[in-house]
Amino acid sequence: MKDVASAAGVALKTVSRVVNGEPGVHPATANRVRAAIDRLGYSRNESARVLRRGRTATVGLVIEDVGDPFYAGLGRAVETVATAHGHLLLSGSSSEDPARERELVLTFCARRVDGLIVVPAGRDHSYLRPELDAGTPAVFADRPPGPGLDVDTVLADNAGGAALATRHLLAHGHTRIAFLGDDPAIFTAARRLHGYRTALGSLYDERLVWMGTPSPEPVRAALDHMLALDRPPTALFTGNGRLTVTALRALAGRRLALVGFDDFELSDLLRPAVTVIAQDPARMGRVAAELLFRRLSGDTGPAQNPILPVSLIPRGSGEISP
Amino acid sequence: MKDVASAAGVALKTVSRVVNGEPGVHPATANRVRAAIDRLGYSRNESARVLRRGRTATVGLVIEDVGDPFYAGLGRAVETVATAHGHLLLSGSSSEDPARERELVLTFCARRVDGLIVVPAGRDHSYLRPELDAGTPAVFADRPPGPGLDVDTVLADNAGGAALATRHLLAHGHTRIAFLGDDPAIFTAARRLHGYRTALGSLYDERLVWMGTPSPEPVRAALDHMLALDRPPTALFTGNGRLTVTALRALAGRRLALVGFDDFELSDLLRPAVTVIAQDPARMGRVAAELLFRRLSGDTGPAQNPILPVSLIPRGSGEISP
DNA sequence: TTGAAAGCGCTAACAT
DNA sequence: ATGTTAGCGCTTTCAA
Repeated sequence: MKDVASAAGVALKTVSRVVNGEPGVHPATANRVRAAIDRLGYSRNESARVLRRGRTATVGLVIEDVGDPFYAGLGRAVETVATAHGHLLLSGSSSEDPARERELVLTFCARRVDGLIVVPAGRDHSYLRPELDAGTPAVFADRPPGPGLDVDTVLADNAGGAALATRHLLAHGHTRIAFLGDDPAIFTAARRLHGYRTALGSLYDERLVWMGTPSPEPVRAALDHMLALDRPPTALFTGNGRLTVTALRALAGRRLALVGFDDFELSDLLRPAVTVIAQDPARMGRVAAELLFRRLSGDTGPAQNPILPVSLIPRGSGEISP
Repeated sequence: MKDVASAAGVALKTVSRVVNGEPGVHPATANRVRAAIDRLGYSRNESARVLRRGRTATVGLVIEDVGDPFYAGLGRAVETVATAHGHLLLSGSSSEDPARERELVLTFCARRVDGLIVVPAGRDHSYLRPELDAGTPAVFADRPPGPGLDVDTVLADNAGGAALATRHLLAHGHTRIAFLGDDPAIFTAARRLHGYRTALGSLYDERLVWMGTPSPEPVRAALDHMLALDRPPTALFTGNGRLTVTALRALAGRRLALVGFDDFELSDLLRPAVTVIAQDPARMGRVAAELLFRRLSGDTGPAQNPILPVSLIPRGSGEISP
């Protein structure tokens, strides 16, 4: 900037004015400055600008896995909103590891992101307290923060969706409905179990419930075990997209009614096509980002906690009779 | 940092030493400083550090769409390598728009990223020249840069993979093999057409080739048109994952042999299961990131241009006879 | 309309 | 082992 100034024969501040489009610069002067900028290939050093202004025009996004379709869709929506507000996106994957989540969040804070959007892996977010007090707003998405943190949170209607799926299978005559869910320590998994259990009422049978990490072998074993019971399940409700796919592979042709939580690409091309409870990851990302930017523009109202609706998409697999 | 220094009764520089783990600080002093840091909840301002040191420990990633599975997988691999090198990832989607690509790259440069990984949307990258000369290395992935830019580039063996697919269908007795490809302005699409055409030799018939944006209606129309020909195709080679899926939907049960470029989730669960030419997006991301970090650690050797192999995965759809 | 000076928070270079 | 000083490149404040 100094070089540009001397090349254009003006003071530093005048270059700064031109670069920032501030008013009160004579058009002729401005043109001279712009010419010098082009000639020298100057571009503003954002680091210095950030240091001086205290705002980075950057948003930090911590999700479970940047490569997972659900979170990738969420991230894309966040990016779109951030771009519209002239902000850049710094993103990282927690890999479902609370320590990594914390590290990412604190690294982002050290870089002075203006705000955070977090899909938490852990249940304790007291480490965020100082950052929040220091004025860095955070919005939680998909899962709530740990106790004691009163921040905006966008959740899907997990329990409602699970109940919807379960009632759908009940309505088609099933009374033995199995549930495969993710680790119950994960918020969404626990809520979905809750919805399933509530909808089932007295038909609930814990032998038809398996929860754990969705790798093929345990899922296959659990299914085999359930199908060997005296009164085996005639229907299956899977608690997330990965489990649906894993179960589909493990089932390999066995005729069981199936409803899965989360929609997935090609669900319509399978035979039978798969009935699902669909969430809208893009909407979740958009809502979270909009809440964040509302905070960034000064909103200090009480924390918002929108619950996003989910919908049942009947495609065939969920409409099979016992 | 100043506050920490006076709280601990030491000079600024001593705090700096402790924070950066520099040697030559008395353990007792260091402990006093650390106590002050904890008490005051101090965390280093990275913006200031960046300004002073000139390195941001940040890598910029420009891809077509953060939400696309192929690029999301590539991005995840880049993130892993960047994290291993203590770097953060700034990422953005170009949406196949050259202007947006340029804007993102230049924004990243203004933020002084240490290096760039770019999946280019445009064919002209002269705008990168000044940045490269200024010492910001760039690695291109999936597609090469425009003319005049001699930078590291990681590509897949597009032509080879297309030829492999075509020969596979020929070997199964097909002589009428159609090709659906992306817009030929896209590098990978052009290379795949080339491989297909080469493998087909004198059997090539331009009436069996359609290239364009893979939205459902045009693809359906093109297929209908081809199937109404005197000598209709008995096999189909689709030039990317989205086209494979689109074609599958348009085909809806018609018995045509099919090989698709790009593997996709659930390809094994369709009936027939889909034979594909598989790329490895994670490997592409990893190789690109490793090339970048080699440059960042001072390698000034000639530009590298690795071609990643692809492989044919026979699953059924490609082994159907005419 | 333009400019001079101070300083954002840190680290490098050079004392002590 | 610890401290002092200068300055990274910009914006803010105040003055001309």
